[in-house]
Amino acid sequence: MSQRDFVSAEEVAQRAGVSRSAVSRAFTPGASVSEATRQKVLRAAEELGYQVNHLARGLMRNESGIVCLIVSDVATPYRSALLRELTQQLQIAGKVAMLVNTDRSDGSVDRALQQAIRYRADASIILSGLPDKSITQLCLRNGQRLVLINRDDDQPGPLRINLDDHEAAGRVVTAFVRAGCTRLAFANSEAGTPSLMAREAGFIAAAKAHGLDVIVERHGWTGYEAGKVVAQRLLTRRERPDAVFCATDLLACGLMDAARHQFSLSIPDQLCVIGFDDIEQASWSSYDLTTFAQPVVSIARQAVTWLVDSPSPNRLDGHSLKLHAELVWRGSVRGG
Amino acid sequence: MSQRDFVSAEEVAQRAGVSRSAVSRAFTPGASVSEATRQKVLRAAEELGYQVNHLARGLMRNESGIVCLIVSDVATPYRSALLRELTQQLQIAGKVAMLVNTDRSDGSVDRALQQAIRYRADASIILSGLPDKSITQLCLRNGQRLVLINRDDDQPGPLRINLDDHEAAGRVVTAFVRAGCTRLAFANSEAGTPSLMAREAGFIAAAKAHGLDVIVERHGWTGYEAGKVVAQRLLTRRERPDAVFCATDLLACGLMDAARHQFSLSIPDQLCVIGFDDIEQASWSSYDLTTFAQPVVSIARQAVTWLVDSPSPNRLDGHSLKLHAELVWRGSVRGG
DNA sequence: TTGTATGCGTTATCAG
DNA sequence: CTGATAACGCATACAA
Repeated sequence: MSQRDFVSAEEVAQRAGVSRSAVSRAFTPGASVSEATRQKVLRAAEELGYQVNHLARGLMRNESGIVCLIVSDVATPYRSALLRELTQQLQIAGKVAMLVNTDRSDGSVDRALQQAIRYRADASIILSGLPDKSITQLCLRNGQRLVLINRDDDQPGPLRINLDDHEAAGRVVTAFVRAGCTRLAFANSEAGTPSLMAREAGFIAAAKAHGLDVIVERHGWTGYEAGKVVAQRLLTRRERPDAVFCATDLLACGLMDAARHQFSLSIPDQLCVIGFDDIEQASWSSYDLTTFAQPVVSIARQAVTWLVDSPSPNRLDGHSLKLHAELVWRGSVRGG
Repeated sequence: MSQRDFVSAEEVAQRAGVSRSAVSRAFTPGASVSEATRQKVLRAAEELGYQVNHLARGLMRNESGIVCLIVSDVATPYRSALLRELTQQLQIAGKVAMLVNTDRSDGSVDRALQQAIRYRADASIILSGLPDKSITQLCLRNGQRLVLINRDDDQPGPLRINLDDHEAAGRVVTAFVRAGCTRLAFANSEAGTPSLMAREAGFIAAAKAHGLDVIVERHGWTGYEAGKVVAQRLLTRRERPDAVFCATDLLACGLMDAARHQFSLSIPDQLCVIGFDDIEQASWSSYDLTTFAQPVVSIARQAVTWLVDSPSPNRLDGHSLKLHAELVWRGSVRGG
């Protein structure tokens, strides 16, 4: 171990010729310090390279300033975009983000939340998976705020931010019908998360209202490769679909690539495609994909402001938020 | 503020019928506790939902377990892939990642490092920007380890992990020449980071050795759009290049899309392209891009093991590491 | 092996 | 407005 010799408030106090409480006050916004001593302290701190020890401060204040971000598949376009927005907003709000990676293994999210508790995180934002009810209660009981994004859980306490997946899927049918499509398909993964399944259910329901059937194919874990596999299955059918709604842009990219390069299909002439997420690649001219935009900035803002404003001192009941997914028209559907 | 009422070691001790130090020891690997009391403590802790307070532990041990990741453009494919790998490895090593977003503004990295100091991070890993020398010294002086990835700085102290950019660029020329290309071009951004410039310099030098000139175009900040702009400039020249080395895969994607969809060029028949990073999209069949793989896993492993193994108790001189970037052959160059 | 006492760097409380 | 003092929750040196 190295010479851990961080400079403490004590040393700053000595150099500035004041008491250590004066130093503390100088770094506490809204504390009662005369401007004169404040300046003395600040200068001494500057010279010594003093930085307030947030570990100790958190211990005292019962407020660490840490917000834990629990997420799997960080390297995925949509996830990383949301991550960027969240960290950004948190920083602006004076919080700091702690990133915990989860995998699909059992209890992975629970372990992440334990880590959050150990560091006395003021809040945890869960982007993937779903925690066990008991540990959720543990967090809540300890005054740790919880935000579930696109998790569609119904336990009370956490703030739950969701999209209007079901309704959005309905608008896809309208678009496809207007484009003259009649053989509809839905491309999904086997992840089976609530939002994914809501898109599927909404699509099927709306199609049925139009008197149309939907071919559903599911494969893998919502990635590009899965899209290729699904395309393989869908496009080799005797009754080849002329419109595919993909649960995810990543799936759509894989499907489009397979459709074009393996099946020599022209999009949107022979096949219309709509995705979901509006990842950056959706706007690349190789895809030019019509898709739903995840409102990442407003998701992040809602989450962060709720965390910071700590509105309910006694009863910390989060509410459920349903955000709107806007359809971004591009070239993968006829007659936009 | 809510009822912050985390359960403490004291309560666990009472319930288990032991002293509070026994509790502490039960949670300290390698402490001298009888298996009997350890079990008693663990059970009591389980029942109460006790989690060690890492804020307090960090205060005592002078070791927070926090590693600060300083990065801009988190949502970028290469960055997010590296981020995923780093967080993963850190977790395995028993550390936790603190994510600080930087922008291109002045002093952004310095502020991030201050945050790292405030939370007494055991180490900071810098993926973007370059800190001021004074603050670097401050970190080092405080025993905070520093890792610079692809920053190519020469100040002693931090561990510096770099790629063999210059040599790699040389191999590009070989590949292009073998493909029968004669009009070489280099697509770069205006970011001007050392690794980007090394690729440019290495390419030009190797080309000159073959008696070939290089057309260089730079624009924007290393993204897809910048690639499109550069393509515009490059492909409207009277002497149109027949081979382009792009400093980044993102640039390459933009350039390829422009080449194909705006200039109707066939790749690799009329234009050979090589990129750098091997982002996921490079393998998508719309691009099928020959490129250099960033050894993200070994970068992460090198960084993390160095941080954890704390090899030099007194003199914490990091060394410089030069990793190899392997060329991944795909279809964007003739005669792979 | 166990318990007791002390200190880590802060902030909050209370006199002055 | 300022300084002394008591927590915060934990780990460790020391004594038993």
